[in-house]
Amino acid sequence: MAIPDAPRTARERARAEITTEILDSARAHLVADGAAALSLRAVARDLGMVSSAVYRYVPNRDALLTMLIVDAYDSLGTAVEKAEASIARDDYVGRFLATCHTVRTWALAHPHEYALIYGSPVPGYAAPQDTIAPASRVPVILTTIIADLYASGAPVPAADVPPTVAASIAPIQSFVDGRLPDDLMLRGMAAWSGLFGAISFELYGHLHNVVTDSVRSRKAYFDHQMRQVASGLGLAAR
Amino acid sequence: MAIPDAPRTARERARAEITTEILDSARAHLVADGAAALSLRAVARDLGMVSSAVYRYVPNRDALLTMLIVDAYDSLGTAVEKAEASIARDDYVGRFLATCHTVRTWALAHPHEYALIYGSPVPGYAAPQDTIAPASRVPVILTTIIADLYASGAPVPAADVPPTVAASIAPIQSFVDGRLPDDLMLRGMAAWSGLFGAISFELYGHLHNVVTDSVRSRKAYFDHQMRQVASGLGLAAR
DNA sequence: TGTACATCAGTGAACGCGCGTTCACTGATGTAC
DNA sequence: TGTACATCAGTGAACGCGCGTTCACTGATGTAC
Repeated sequence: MAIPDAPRTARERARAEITTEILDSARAHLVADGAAALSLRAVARDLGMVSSAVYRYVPNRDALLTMLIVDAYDSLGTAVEKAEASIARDDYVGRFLATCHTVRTWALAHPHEYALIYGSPVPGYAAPQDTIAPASRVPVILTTIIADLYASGAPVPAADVPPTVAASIAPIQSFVDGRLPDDLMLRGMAAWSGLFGAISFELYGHLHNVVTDSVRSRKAYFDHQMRQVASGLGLAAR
Repeated sequence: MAIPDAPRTARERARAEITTEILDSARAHLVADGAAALSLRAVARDLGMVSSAVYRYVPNRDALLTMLIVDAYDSLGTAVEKAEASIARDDYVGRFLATCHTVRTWALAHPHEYALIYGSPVPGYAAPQDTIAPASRVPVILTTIIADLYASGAPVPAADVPPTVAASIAPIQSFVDGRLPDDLMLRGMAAWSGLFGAISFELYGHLHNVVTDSVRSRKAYFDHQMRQVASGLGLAAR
Protein backbone atom coordinates (compact mmCIF):
# COMPACT_ATOMS: atom_id res chain seq x y z
CA MET A 1 0.00 0.00 0.00
CA ALA A 2 2.14 2.86 1.31
CA ILE A 3 1.71 6.14 -0.58
CA PRO A 4 -0.23 5.03 -3.62
CA ASP A 5 0.69 7.87 -5.96
CA ALA A 6 4.38 7.99 -5.13
CA PRO A 7 6.54 6.52 -7.88
CA ARG A 8 7.11 2.83 -7.25
CA THR A 9 8.57 1.09 -10.23
CA ALA A 10 11.98 2.06 -11.58
CA ARG A 11 10.31 3.37 -14.71
CA GLU A 12 7.98 5.65 -12.81
CA ARG A 13 10.80 6.95 -10.67
CA ALA A 14 12.98 7.62 -13.70
CA ARG A 15 10.14 9.33 -15.52
CA ALA A 16 9.49 11.68 -12.62
CA GLU A 17 13.16 12.50 -12.29
CA ILE A 18 13.75 13.17 -15.94
CA THR A 19 10.64 15.29 -16.21
CA THR A 20 12.07 17.42 -13.43
CA GLU A 21 15.41 17.62 -15.18
CA ILE A 22 13.73 18.75 -18.37
CA LEU A 23 11.93 21.52 -16.54
CA ASP A 24 15.11 22.55 -14.73
CA SER A 25 17.05 22.71 -17.94
CA ALA A 26 14.28 24.64 -19.68
CA ARG A 27 14.15 27.10 -16.80
CA ALA A 28 17.92 27.57 -17.00
CA HIS A 29 17.68 28.38 -20.70
CA LEU A 30 14.83 30.76 -20.01
CA VAL A 31 16.89 32.52 -17.37
CA ALA A 32 19.91 32.74 -19.63
CA ASP A 33 18.39 33.63 -22.99
CA GLY A 34 14.71 34.35 -22.67
CA ALA A 35 11.63 32.57 -23.92
CA ALA A 36 12.17 33.11 -27.64
CA ALA A 37 15.47 31.25 -27.47
CA LEU A 38 14.04 28.25 -25.65
CA SER A 39 14.34 25.11 -27.74
CA LEU A 40 13.59 21.47 -27.19
CA ARG A 41 16.85 20.57 -28.87
CA ALA A 42 18.86 22.64 -26.41
CA VAL A 43 17.10 20.97 -23.52
CA ALA A 44 17.79 17.54 -25.02
CA ARG A 45 21.46 18.45 -25.42
CA ASP A 46 21.61 19.46 -21.77
CA LEU A 47 20.31 16.09 -20.66
CA GLY A 48 22.56 14.20 -23.06
CA MET A 49 19.59 12.89 -24.97
CA VAL A 50 18.72 12.88 -28.59
CA SER A 51 16.21 15.60 -29.43
CA SER A 52 13.39 13.22 -30.26
CA ALA A 53 13.60 11.62 -26.82
CA VAL A 54 12.22 14.74 -25.18
CA TYR A 55 8.93 14.02 -26.93
CA ARG A 56 8.44 11.08 -24.56
CA TYR A 57 7.99 13.65 -21.78
CA VAL A 58 6.68 16.81 -23.41
CA PRO A 59 4.21 16.82 -26.29
CA ASN A 60 5.75 19.91 -27.92
CA ARG A 61 7.46 23.25 -27.41
CA ASP A 62 4.32 25.12 -26.48
CA ALA A 63 3.56 22.69 -23.68
CA LEU A 64 7.02 23.28 -22.29
CA LEU A 65 6.45 27.03 -22.41
CA THR A 66 3.16 26.58 -20.59
CA MET A 67 4.89 24.61 -17.85
CA LEU A 68 7.45 27.39 -17.47
CA ILE A 69 4.76 30.02 -17.30
CA VAL A 70 2.87 28.13 -14.61
CA ASP A 71 6.18 27.64 -12.85
CA ALA A 72 6.99 31.35 -12.95
CA TYR A 73 3.59 32.40 -11.67
CA ASP A 74 3.90 29.88 -8.88
CA SER A 75 7.40 30.94 -7.97
CA LEU A 76 6.31 34.56 -7.75
CA GLY A 77 3.06 33.66 -6.01
CA THR A 78 4.81 31.62 -3.36
CA ALA A 79 7.38 34.32 -2.68
CA VAL A 80 4.73 36.99 -2.34
CA GLU A 81 2.39 34.90 -0.20
CA LYS A 82 5.20 34.08 2.17
CA ALA A 83 6.38 37.66 2.52
CA GLU A 84 2.91 39.05 2.95
CA ALA A 85 1.98 36.45 5.55
CA SER A 86 4.89 37.51 7.76
CA ILE A 87 3.41 40.98 8.35
CA ALA A 88 1.00 41.74 11.20
CA ARG A 89 -2.55 41.33 9.88
CA ASP A 90 -3.64 44.82 10.88
CA ASP A 91 -0.64 46.52 9.23
CA TYR A 92 -2.28 47.03 5.85
CA VAL A 93 0.35 49.38 4.46
CA GLY A 94 3.03 46.95 5.55
CA ARG A 95 1.28 44.07 3.84
CA PHE A 96 0.88 46.07 0.66
CA LEU A 97 4.50 47.23 0.67
CA ALA A 98 5.77 43.74 1.41
CA THR A 99 3.84 42.52 -1.61
CA CYS A 100 5.24 45.27 -3.84
CA HIS A 101 8.83 44.81 -2.76
CA THR A 102 8.65 41.06 -3.10
CA VAL A 103 7.31 41.31 -6.63
CA ARG A 104 10.08 43.75 -7.50
CA THR A 105 12.83 41.68 -5.92
CA TRP A 106 11.60 38.58 -7.65
CA ALA A 107 11.39 40.40 -10.98
CA LEU A 108 14.94 41.75 -10.68
CA ALA A 109 16.19 38.28 -9.81
CA HIS A 110 14.24 36.57 -12.60
CA PRO A 111 13.96 39.11 -15.40
CA HIS A 112 13.24 36.62 -18.17
CA GLU A 113 10.64 34.81 -16.15
CA TYR A 114 9.06 38.16 -15.35
CA ALA A 115 9.09 39.04 -19.04
CA LEU A 116 7.49 35.71 -19.80
CA ILE A 117 4.48 36.37 -17.61
CA TYR A 118 4.20 40.15 -17.57
CA GLY A 119 6.03 41.21 -20.71
CA SER A 120 4.90 41.18 -24.29
CA PRO A 121 3.42 37.81 -25.26
CA VAL A 122 5.62 35.25 -26.98
CA PRO A 123 4.74 35.40 -30.69
CA GLY A 124 2.64 32.48 -31.84
CA TYR A 125 1.96 31.26 -28.34
CA ALA A 126 -1.52 31.29 -26.81
CA ALA A 127 -1.75 30.75 -23.06
CA PRO A 128 -4.11 27.90 -22.17
CA GLN A 129 -6.53 27.68 -19.24
CA ASP A 130 -3.94 26.08 -16.95
CA THR A 131 -2.24 29.41 -16.40
CA ILE A 132 -5.26 31.22 -15.02
CA ALA A 133 -5.18 29.99 -11.43
CA PRO A 134 -1.43 30.51 -10.87
CA ALA A 135 -1.68 33.92 -12.55
CA SER A 136 -4.24 35.10 -10.08
CA ARG A 137 -2.23 34.49 -6.93
CA VAL A 138 -0.80 38.01 -6.73
CA PRO A 139 -4.05 39.78 -7.58
CA VAL A 140 -5.78 37.62 -4.99
CA ILE A 141 -3.34 38.76 -2.33
CA LEU A 142 -3.81 42.41 -3.24
CA THR A 143 -7.56 42.00 -3.19
CA THR A 144 -7.43 40.29 0.18
CA ILE A 145 -5.42 43.12 1.70
CA ILE A 146 -7.95 45.62 0.46
CA ALA A 147 -10.89 43.52 1.57
CA ASP A 148 -9.36 43.13 5.03
CA LEU A 149 -8.79 46.86 5.21
CA TYR A 150 -12.39 47.49 4.28
CA ALA A 151 -13.67 44.93 6.75
CA SER A 152 -11.67 46.60 9.52
CA GLY A 153 -13.97 49.60 9.28
CA ALA A 154 -11.13 52.00 8.48
CA PRO A 155 -12.13 54.93 6.31
CA VAL A 156 -11.58 54.03 2.67
CA PRO A 157 -12.35 55.76 -0.63
CA ALA A 158 -15.98 55.06 -1.42
CA ALA A 159 -17.04 57.93 -3.62
CA ASP A 160 -19.60 57.43 -6.32
CA VAL A 161 -18.32 56.16 -9.62
CA PRO A 162 -19.90 56.75 -13.04
CA PRO A 163 -22.23 53.86 -13.97
CA THR A 164 -20.28 52.95 -17.13
CA VAL A 165 -17.15 52.59 -15.06
CA ALA A 166 -18.90 50.58 -12.38
CA ALA A 167 -20.29 48.30 -15.08
CA SER A 168 -16.84 47.80 -16.58
CA ILE A 169 -15.51 46.16 -13.43
CA ALA A 170 -18.46 43.85 -12.98
CA PRO A 171 -16.34 40.71 -13.64
CA ILE A 172 -13.92 41.36 -10.81
CA GLN A 173 -16.67 42.59 -8.49
CA SER A 174 -18.52 39.33 -8.98
CA PHE A 175 -15.37 37.53 -7.79
CA VAL A 176 -15.62 39.26 -4.43
CA ASP A 177 -19.42 39.18 -4.45
CA GLY A 178 -19.50 42.97 -4.66
CA ARG A 179 -18.33 43.30 -1.09
CA LEU A 180 -16.08 46.25 -1.91
CA PRO A 181 -17.07 49.79 -2.93
CA ASP A 182 -16.40 50.41 -6.62
CA ASP A 183 -14.16 53.34 -5.81
CA LEU A 184 -11.97 51.24 -3.55
CA MET A 185 -11.84 48.41 -6.04
CA LEU A 186 -10.80 50.75 -8.82
CA ARG A 187 -8.04 52.20 -6.70
CA GLY A 188 -6.89 48.70 -5.88
CA MET A 189 -6.69 47.92 -9.58
CA ALA A 190 -4.76 51.13 -10.19
CA ALA A 191 -2.34 50.02 -7.48
CA TRP A 192 -2.03 46.65 -9.17
CA SER A 193 -1.21 48.01 -12.61
CA GLY A 194 0.89 50.81 -11.10
CA LEU A 195 2.99 48.21 -9.33
CA PHE A 196 3.70 46.31 -12.52
CA GLY A 197 4.13 49.49 -14.52
CA ALA A 198 6.83 50.67 -12.12
CA ILE A 199 8.64 47.35 -12.24
CA SER A 200 8.45 47.02 -16.02
CA PHE A 201 9.80 50.53 -16.47
CA GLU A 202 12.73 49.80 -14.20
CA LEU A 203 13.42 46.41 -15.74
CA TYR A 204 13.14 47.51 -19.35
CA GLY A 205 15.42 50.49 -18.98
CA HIS A 206 12.94 53.35 -19.09
CA LEU A 207 14.37 54.86 -15.93
CA HIS A 208 17.74 55.43 -17.58
CA ASN A 209 18.76 59.06 -17.15
CA VAL A 210 15.66 59.53 -15.05
CA VAL A 211 16.35 57.77 -11.76
CA THR A 212 19.91 57.30 -10.53
CA ASP A 213 21.14 53.90 -11.62
CA SER A 214 22.10 52.43 -8.24
CA VAL A 215 20.55 49.67 -6.19
CA ARG A 216 19.81 52.04 -3.29
CA SER A 217 18.29 54.79 -5.40
CA ARG A 218 16.14 52.45 -7.39
CA LYS A 219 14.80 50.85 -4.26
CA ALA A 220 14.17 54.16 -2.49
CA TYR A 221 12.37 55.47 -5.56
CA PHE A 222 10.22 52.38 -5.86
CA ASP A 223 9.42 52.35 -2.17
CA HIS A 224 8.31 55.94 -2.29
CA GLN A 225 6.14 55.41 -5.34
CA MET A 226 4.42 52.42 -3.78
CA ARG A 227 3.80 54.34 -0.56
CA GLN A 228 2.16 57.00 -2.67
CA VAL A 229 0.03 54.38 -4.35
CA ALA A 230 -0.87 53.04 -0.91
CA SER A 231 -2.02 56.44 0.24
CA GLY A 232 -4.32 56.53 -2.79
CA LEU A 233 -5.96 53.42 -1.32
CA GLY A 234 -6.71 55.23 1.90
CA LEU A 235 -3.82 53.50 3.61
CA ALA A 236 -2.25 56.09 5.92
CA ALA A 237 1.52 55.83 5.61
CA ARG A 238 3.12 54.12 8.61
CA MET B 1 21.09 74.98 -57.12
CA ALA B 2 17.48 74.35 -56.04
CA ILE B 3 17.14 72.17 -52.93
CA PRO B 4 20.67 70.91 -52.50
CA ASP B 5 19.96 67.77 -50.42
CA ALA B 6 16.97 66.55 -52.41
CA PRO B 7 17.78 63.50 -54.54
CA ARG B 8 18.90 64.58 -57.99
CA THR B 9 20.38 61.72 -59.90
CA ALA B 10 18.35 58.66 -60.78
CA ARG B 11 20.50 56.62 -58.47
CA GLU B 12 19.85 58.87 -55.52
CA ARG B 13 16.16 58.92 -56.18
CA ALA B 14 16.00 55.14 -56.48
CA ARG B 15 18.03 54.70 -53.32
CA ALA B 16 15.70 56.92 -51.32
CA GLU B 17 12.64 55.15 -52.67
CA ILE B 18 13.89 51.67 -52.04
CA THR B 19 15.06 52.55 -48.55
CA THR B 20 11.51 53.68 -47.85
CA GLU B 21 10.11 50.49 -49.31
CA ILE B 22 12.40 48.44 -47.11
CA LEU B 23 11.23 50.27 -44.03
CA ASP B 24 7.59 49.93 -45.08
CA SER B 25 7.95 46.24 -45.63
CA ALA B 26 9.78 45.79 -42.33
CA ARG B 27 7.05 47.71 -40.54
CA ALA B 28 4.41 45.54 -42.15
CA HIS B 29 6.17 42.41 -40.94
CA LEU B 30 6.49 43.91 -37.48
CA VAL B 31 2.79 44.70 -37.42
CA ALA B 32 1.88 41.22 -38.60
CA ASP B 33 4.25 39.00 -36.66
CA GLY B 34 6.21 41.00 -34.11
CA ALA B 35 9.85 41.90 -33.79
CA ALA B 36 11.23 38.42 -33.22
CA ALA B 37 9.87 37.27 -36.58
CA LEU B 38 11.36 40.19 -38.50
CA SER B 39 13.87 38.96 -41.05
CA LEU B 40 15.94 40.58 -43.78
CA ARG B 41 15.13 37.72 -46.09
CA ALA B 42 11.39 38.28 -45.73
CA VAL B 43 11.84 41.95 -46.51
CA ALA B 44 13.92 41.11 -49.56
CA ARG B 45 11.24 38.70 -50.74
CA ASP B 46 8.63 41.43 -50.41
CA LEU B 47 10.58 43.75 -52.64
CA GLY B 48 11.35 41.02 -55.14
CA MET B 49 15.05 41.24 -54.41
CA VAL B 50 17.60 38.66 -53.56
CA SER B 51 18.37 38.65 -49.82
CA SER B 52 21.89 39.92 -50.19
CA ALA B 53 20.72 43.02 -52.05
CA VAL B 54 19.17 44.41 -48.87
CA TYR B 55 22.68 44.79 -47.51
CA ARG B 56 23.20 47.66 -49.97
CA TYR B 57 20.70 49.62 -47.88
CA VAL B 58 20.85 48.25 -44.36
CA PRO B 59 24.08 47.12 -42.68
CA ASN B 60 22.38 44.32 -40.74
CA ARG B 61 19.27 43.15 -38.96
CA ASP B 62 19.91 45.11 -35.79
CA ALA B 63 20.14 48.34 -37.73
CA LEU B 64 16.76 47.61 -39.27
CA LEU B 65 15.32 47.00 -35.82
CA THR B 66 16.75 50.29 -34.62
CA MET B 67 15.11 52.11 -37.53
CA LEU B 68 11.78 50.53 -36.65
CA ILE B 69 12.17 51.48 -33.01
CA VAL B 70 12.94 55.09 -33.87
CA ASP B 71 10.03 54.97 -36.28
CA ALA B 72 7.64 53.67 -33.62
CA TYR B 73 8.70 56.25 -31.06
CA ASP B 74 8.27 58.97 -33.66
CA SER B 75 4.90 57.69 -34.77
CA LEU B 76 3.66 57.68 -31.18
CA GLY B 77 5.37 60.98 -30.38
CA THR B 78 3.80 62.72 -33.35
CA ALA B 79 0.34 61.41 -32.56
CA VAL B 80 0.58 62.48 -28.94
CA GLU B 81 2.06 65.90 -29.68
CA LYS B 82 -0.69 66.62 -32.15
CA ALA B 83 -3.49 65.54 -29.83
CA GLU B 84 -2.09 67.37 -26.87
CA ALA B 85 -1.54 70.56 -28.83
CA SER B 86 -5.22 70.70 -29.76
CA ILE B 87 -6.32 71.21 -26.16
CA ALA B 88 -6.59 74.64 -24.54
CA ARG B 89 -3.28 75.43 -22.82
CA ASP B 90 -4.85 76.09 -19.43
CA ASP B 91 -6.86 72.84 -19.42
CA TYR B 92 -4.20 70.76 -17.72
CA VAL B 93 -6.41 67.75 -17.02
CA GLY B 94 -7.57 67.83 -20.60
CA ARG B 95 -4.02 67.89 -21.89
CA PHE B 96 -3.07 65.01 -19.63
CA LEU B 97 -6.08 62.92 -20.61
CA ALA B 98 -5.55 63.64 -24.30
CA THR B 99 -2.02 62.37 -23.91
CA CYS B 100 -3.15 59.20 -22.12
CA HIS B 101 -5.92 58.38 -24.56
CA THR B 102 -3.71 58.98 -27.55
CA VAL B 103 -1.04 56.67 -26.20
CA ARG B 104 -3.65 54.02 -25.57
CA THR B 105 -5.32 54.37 -28.96
CA TRP B 106 -1.97 54.23 -30.69
CA ALA B 107 -0.97 51.16 -28.67
CA LEU B 108 -4.19 49.30 -29.49
CA ALA B 109 -3.75 50.13 -33.16
CA HIS B 110 -0.06 49.17 -33.23
CA PRO B 111 0.36 46.44 -30.61
CA HIS B 112 3.59 45.03 -31.99
CA GLU B 113 5.18 48.42 -32.33
CA TYR B 114 4.10 49.17 -28.78
CA ALA B 115 5.61 45.89 -27.64
CA LEU B 116 8.80 46.78 -29.46
CA ILE B 117 9.30 49.99 -27.54
CA TYR B 118 7.54 49.36 -24.24
CA GLY B 119 7.48 45.58 -23.97
CA SER B 120 10.19 43.18 -22.96
CA PRO B 121 13.42 43.85 -24.86
CA VAL B 122 14.16 41.84 -27.98
CA PRO B 123 16.69 39.15 -26.97
CA GLY B 124 20.21 39.90 -28.13
CA TYR B 125 19.39 43.43 -29.20
CA ALA B 126 20.87 46.46 -27.46
CA ALA B 127 19.29 49.82 -28.20
CA PRO B 128 21.84 52.38 -29.42
CA GLN B 129 21.98 56.11 -28.63
CA ASP B 130 19.83 57.04 -31.64
CA THR B 131 16.70 55.90 -29.86
CA ILE B 132 17.05 58.22 -26.88
CA ALA B 133 15.68 61.43 -28.38
CA PRO B 134 12.60 59.86 -30.03
CA ALA B 135 11.96 57.85 -26.87
CA SER B 136 11.73 60.98 -24.77
CA ARG B 137 9.01 62.71 -26.74
CA VAL B 138 6.14 61.40 -24.61
CA PRO B 139 7.89 61.97 -21.27
CA VAL B 140 8.76 65.48 -22.44
CA ILE B 141 5.11 66.22 -23.11
CA LEU B 142 4.06 64.93 -19.72
CA THR B 143 6.77 66.94 -18.03
CA THR B 144 5.73 70.05 -19.93
CA ILE B 145 2.14 69.71 -18.83
CA ILE B 146 3.23 69.43 -15.23
CA ALA B 147 5.68 72.29 -15.53
CA ASP B 148 2.99 74.48 -17.07
CA LEU B 149 0.62 73.55 -14.31
CA TYR B 150 3.22 74.47 -11.72
CA ALA B 151 4.06 77.74 -13.46
CA SER B 152 0.39 78.67 -13.47
CA GLY B 153 0.53 79.02 -9.71
CA ALA B 154 -2.17 76.40 -9.12
CA PRO B 155 -1.82 74.48 -5.87
CA VAL B 156 0.23 71.35 -6.50
CA PRO B 157 1.61 68.60 -4.26
CA ALA B 158 4.84 69.94 -2.78
CA ALA B 159 5.28 68.02 0.43
CA ASP B 160 8.72 67.18 1.70
CA VAL B 161 10.27 64.03 0.33
CA PRO B 162 12.87 61.86 2.10
CA PRO B 163 16.41 62.88 1.04
CA THR B 164 17.26 59.46 -0.43
CA VAL B 165 14.22 59.66 -2.64
CA ALA B 166 14.98 63.23 -3.69
CA ALA B 167 18.52 62.16 -4.53
CA SER B 168 17.27 59.27 -6.63
CA ILE B 169 15.50 61.55 -9.09
CA ALA B 170 18.44 63.93 -9.49
CA PRO B 171 18.94 62.96 -13.17
CA ILE B 172 15.47 63.95 -14.27
CA GLN B 173 15.45 67.03 -12.03
CA SER B 174 18.62 68.24 -13.70
CA PHE B 175 16.76 68.04 -17.02
CA VAL B 176 14.24 70.59 -15.85
CA ASP B 177 16.86 72.53 -13.85
CA GLY B 178 15.12 71.58 -10.64
CA ARG B 179 12.21 73.88 -11.39
CA LEU B 180 9.65 71.43 -10.03
CA PRO B 181 9.08 70.35 -6.43
CA ASP B 182 10.27 66.79 -5.84
CA ASP B 183 6.85 65.74 -4.69
CA LEU B 184 5.21 66.95 -7.90
CA MET B 185 7.92 65.41 -10.05
CA LEU B 186 7.52 62.06 -8.32
CA ARG B 187 3.80 62.11 -8.85
CA GLY B 188 4.37 62.95 -12.48
CA MET B 189 6.62 59.93 -12.80
CA ALA B 190 4.01 57.77 -11.09
CA ALA B 191 1.50 59.02 -13.65
CA TRP B 192 3.91 58.17 -16.43
CA SER B 193 4.51 54.60 -15.34
CA GLY B 194 0.88 54.19 -14.29
CA LEU B 195 -0.17 55.15 -17.81
CA PHE B 196 2.03 52.53 -19.40
CA GLY B 197 1.20 49.96 -16.74
CA ALA B 198 -2.50 50.35 -17.50
CA ILE B 199 -1.96 50.04 -21.24
CA SER B 200 0.36 47.05 -20.97
CA PHE B 201 -2.10 45.25 -18.72
CA GLU B 202 -4.91 45.79 -21.16
CA LEU B 203 -2.81 44.88 -24.19
CA TYR B 204 -1.25 41.78 -22.70
CA GLY B 205 -4.50 40.30 -21.48
CA HIS B 206 -4.22 40.85 -17.73
CA LEU B 207 -7.65 42.46 -17.60
CA HIS B 208 -9.32 39.24 -18.74
CA ASN B 209 -12.08 38.31 -16.31
CA VAL B 210 -11.38 41.55 -14.50
CA VAL B 211 -12.72 44.31 -16.73
CA THR B 212 -15.54 43.61 -19.18
CA ASP B 213 -14.05 42.81 -22.56
CA SER B 214 -15.75 45.44 -24.70
CA VAL B 215 -14.41 48.54 -26.40
CA ARG B 216 -16.68 50.83 -24.38
CA SER B 217 -15.92 49.24 -21.01
CA ARG B 218 -12.20 49.18 -21.58
CA LYS B 219 -12.16 52.80 -22.57
CA ALA B 220 -14.37 53.91 -19.66
CA TYR B 221 -12.20 51.99 -17.23
CA PHE B 222 -9.01 53.48 -18.63
CA ASP B 223 -10.43 56.98 -18.64
CA HIS B 224 -11.46 56.67 -15.03
CA GLN B 225 -8.08 55.34 -13.96
CA MET B 226 -6.26 58.15 -15.72
CA ARG B 227 -8.54 60.74 -14.16
CA GLN B 228 -7.66 59.26 -10.81
CA VAL B 229 -3.99 59.51 -11.65
CA ALA B 230 -4.56 63.12 -12.68
CA SER B 231 -6.13 63.94 -9.36
CA GLY B 232 -3.00 62.58 -7.70
CA LEU B 233 -1.12 65.29 -9.56
CA GLY B 234 -3.26 67.97 -8.02
CA LEU B 235 -5.26 68.28 -11.21
CA ALA B 236 -8.87 68.88 -10.17
CA ALA B 237 -11.12 66.79 -12.39
CA ARG B 238 -13.01 68.95 -14.92
C1' DT C 1 29.70 65.54 -77.70
C1' DG C 2 32.36 61.31 -76.94
C1' DT C 3 35.24 58.13 -74.63
C1' DA C 4 37.47 55.81 -70.46
C1' DC C 5 37.04 54.86 -66.03
C1' DA C 6 34.83 54.64 -61.37
C1' DT C 7 30.93 53.80 -58.68
C1' DC C 8 27.35 51.18 -57.16
C1' DA C 9 22.76 48.15 -57.32
C1' DG C 10 21.53 43.77 -57.70
C1' DT C 11 22.53 38.57 -58.72
C1' DG C 12 23.24 33.87 -57.51
C1' DA C 13 25.55 30.60 -55.12
C1' DA C 14 27.28 29.23 -51.04
C1' DC C 15 28.54 28.62 -45.84
C1' DG C 16 27.13 27.22 -41.63
C1' DC C 17 23.81 27.44 -38.44
C1' DG C 18 19.60 26.03 -35.72
C1' DC C 19 14.99 24.65 -35.31
C1' DG C 20 10.41 21.33 -34.53
C1' DT C 21 8.75 17.14 -35.53
C1' DT C 22 8.17 12.24 -37.44
C1' DC C 23 9.30 7.48 -37.77
C1' DA C 24 11.01 2.80 -37.79
C1' DC C 25 14.05 0.62 -34.74
C1' DT C 26 16.45 -1.64 -30.44
C1' DG C 27 16.64 -3.02 -25.98
C1' DA C 28 15.36 -2.62 -21.26
C1' DT C 29 11.55 -2.81 -17.84
C1' DG C 30 7.11 -4.49 -16.28
C1' DT C 31 3.11 -7.81 -16.16
C1' DA C 32 0.12 -11.92 -16.67
C1' DC C 33 -0.12 -16.60 -16.51
C1' DT D 1 9.97 -19.26 -10.16
C1' DG D 2 9.96 -19.05 -15.18
C1' DT D 3 8.40 -17.88 -19.66
C1' DA D 4 5.87 -15.03 -23.24
C1' DC D 5 4.25 -10.90 -24.28
C1' DA D 6 3.31 -5.87 -23.81
C1' DT D 7 4.88 -1.46 -22.68
C1' DC D 8 7.80 2.19 -23.05
C1' DA D 9 12.48 5.07 -23.10
C1' DG D 10 15.75 6.34 -26.02
C1' DT D 11 18.29 6.12 -30.78
C1' DG D 12 19.56 7.81 -35.22
C1' DA D 13 18.39 9.33 -39.45
C1' DA D 14 15.72 12.14 -41.99
C1' DC D 15 12.38 15.96 -43.76
C1' DG D 16 11.75 20.52 -44.63
C1' DC D 17 12.18 24.77 -43.03
C1' DG D 18 14.25 29.50 -42.25
C1' DC D 19 17.80 32.46 -40.95
C1' DG D 20 22.14 36.12 -41.33
C1' DT D 21 25.92 37.08 -43.83
C1' DT D 22 29.82 36.86 -47.39
C1' DC D 23 31.67 37.03 -51.93
C1' DA D 24 32.89 37.16 -56.76
C1' DC D 25 30.30 38.62 -60.53
C1' DT D 26 27.54 41.46 -64.21
C1' DG D 27 25.67 45.42 -65.96
C1' DA D 28 23.77 49.90 -65.48
C1' DT D 29 24.54 54.72 -63.97
C1' DG D 30 27.48 58.67 -63.15
C1' DT D 31 31.75 61.55 -63.77
C1' DA D 32 36.10 63.58 -65.54
C1' DC D 33 38.55 64.86 -69.31
